[in-house]
Amino acid sequence: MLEELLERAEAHIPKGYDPTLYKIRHSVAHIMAQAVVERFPDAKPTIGPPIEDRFYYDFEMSKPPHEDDLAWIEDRMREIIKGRHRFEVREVTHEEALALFEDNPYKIELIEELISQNGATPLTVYQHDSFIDLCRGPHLPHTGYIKPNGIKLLSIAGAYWRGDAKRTQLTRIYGTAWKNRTQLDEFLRHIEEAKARDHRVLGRKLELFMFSDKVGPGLPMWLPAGATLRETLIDFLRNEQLRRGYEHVSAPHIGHLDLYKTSGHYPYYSDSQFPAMETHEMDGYLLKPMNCPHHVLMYAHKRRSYRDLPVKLAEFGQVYRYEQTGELGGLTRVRGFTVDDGHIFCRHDQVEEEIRDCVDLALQVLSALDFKDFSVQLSLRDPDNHEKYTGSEENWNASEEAMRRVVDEMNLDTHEELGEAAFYGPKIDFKVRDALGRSWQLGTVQLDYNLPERFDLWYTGADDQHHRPAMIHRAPFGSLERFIGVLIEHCAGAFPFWLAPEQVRVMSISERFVDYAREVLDKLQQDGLRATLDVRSEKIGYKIREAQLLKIPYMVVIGAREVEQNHISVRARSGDDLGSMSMDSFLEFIHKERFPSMNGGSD
RNA sequence: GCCAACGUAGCUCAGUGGUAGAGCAGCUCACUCGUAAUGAGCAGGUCGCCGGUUCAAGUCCGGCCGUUGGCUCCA
Repeated sequence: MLEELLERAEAHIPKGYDPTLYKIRHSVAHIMAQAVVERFPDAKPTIGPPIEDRFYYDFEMSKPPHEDDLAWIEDRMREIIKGRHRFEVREVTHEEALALFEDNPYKIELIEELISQNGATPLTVYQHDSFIDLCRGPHLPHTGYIKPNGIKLLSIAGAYWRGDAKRTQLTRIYGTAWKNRTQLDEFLRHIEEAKARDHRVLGRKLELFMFSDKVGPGLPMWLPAGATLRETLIDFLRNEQLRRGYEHVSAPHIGHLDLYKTSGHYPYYSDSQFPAMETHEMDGYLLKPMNCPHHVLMYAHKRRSYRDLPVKLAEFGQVYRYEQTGELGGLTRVRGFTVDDGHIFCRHDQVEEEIRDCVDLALQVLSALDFKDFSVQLSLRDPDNHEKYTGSEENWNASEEAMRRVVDEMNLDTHEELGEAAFYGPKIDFKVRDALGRSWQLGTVQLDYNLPERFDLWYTGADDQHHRPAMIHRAPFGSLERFIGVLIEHCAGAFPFWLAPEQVRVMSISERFVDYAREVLDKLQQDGLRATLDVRSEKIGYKIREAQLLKIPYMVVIGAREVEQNHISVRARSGDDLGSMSMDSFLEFIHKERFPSMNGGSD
């Protein structure tokens, strides 16, 4: 019977999670709860699961713990661990459970929910030392399995009960626990290293972008180096889109409120919009939160024949969304950003092929920037809540099927996520992790039967009748800002040569070689390279160090030998001295790096 | 928006009631140098903003602004 209980508990460990670590963290969470309750007798424990690399426990408490409280709790946890207390599991009846936790409304709520879900199945409680908790397990046999120096409390945060902002805000304490001290130190070192590749830190060091209170939170300004990065990425994608039959358009940054009423975006999105501008006209104008309605109007500005389709309109369009203050962060969540937006208007029989092309483009973008570790999410409707979505059942089923077929055919390792679809249609989302392991949605492909309906779009078919086109929204980068933020962390600021804001820096060893250095710079620039000159009267080691910190791909050193042989000396940012060579051999050497690799996607 | 921490020179940070500090960056001068930091000197701050306590506030209290982490990988 005990065996069976333990076996059942083991089944709750998520796949891919080291079972020992899971049990350690789960057990340490209980131990922490015990220490917290000892320190704050009024604290009511709610839930405390292991999560990736760490664990947390949420409490209702009148006063959040202070830093010295955390230190006390951590010390007390080590004491408890040393007590080698057994984790005793036992089954309890519903009545027993309700009685055990009668003074804890959160546990009562959980118990009642479990009863209504699982009916007669008995609940389990785990007890160690003085602490007993409603818990499905699993846990370690006793606290002696935990290394006291393998645990650490990390931070305090507010968290809403059941994630619902309308309910009580609880105090969440995060901690981590590992099999031993070495593993813990490694984890902590990993966090420190991640900070060094944080795009906000690198953005400052490499002078890519800045923020200013005078402009406003979440409104990045691109400095010269960052702007170059942006423009280069835009050129890359624009060329690729031209190859794929897109036409580029451009729309204003504001639009009349009526536009967004027709599109259905207003007022449903009013929370995340900058307030409408007051004008002497009736309803005023809205800072555009998305480009779709503009592109829809451009599609509709003339009669379209079935022969014209697909019509593919693309724009690097600046949009503004009023994200909650607490959500803002660096470039990954901002209030003004550029969507590499594109809208495809096509016949229903073209939908699948067009989706495939969009996915192919998104994959090509990821591949050109060497993103290998991304996940593909197929975002579908919430099956229990179809009212949240617009459009016919028929269209939805067809859309979801079409998308599923595309990812299957393209052999993408995809996970389906219910309830994550847009209100107008299913999506294929590409997600990449940042330096801290947080996952961000970058590229997206979305199918939409709603906007064509709302704007009454049509084309003339072969039968001379009006037909409704389908619409695909897609953005391979997602937003330039977020993409660049994640990209900076991905390559730790060492951008591939074709993308590097500064590709080559020419530096003279002394003032005697300045003229020749200028000549070299001129040739590089004539060849279209982004090159600069450093002829300050500093030692060459100092100049190299600076260029190295800026992660400039190639450094060209000019001294007596080079002038004499009409050569240049080249050093790569990897630290490799590539030796002396002629200008032509250098240009030939870097030729293959000058353009993004085109072997992405399914070509 | 909510919880917590933080906000001092361009950057990284020290300074817990008694006349604002360091390193790096910057500027000036000297050095003319061979692959990750030459030396000396100078300059640089309404201590985020507003108010309060005090003989005295960067430091204590309150409000605001901003930044960072977190806000269902569900017993």
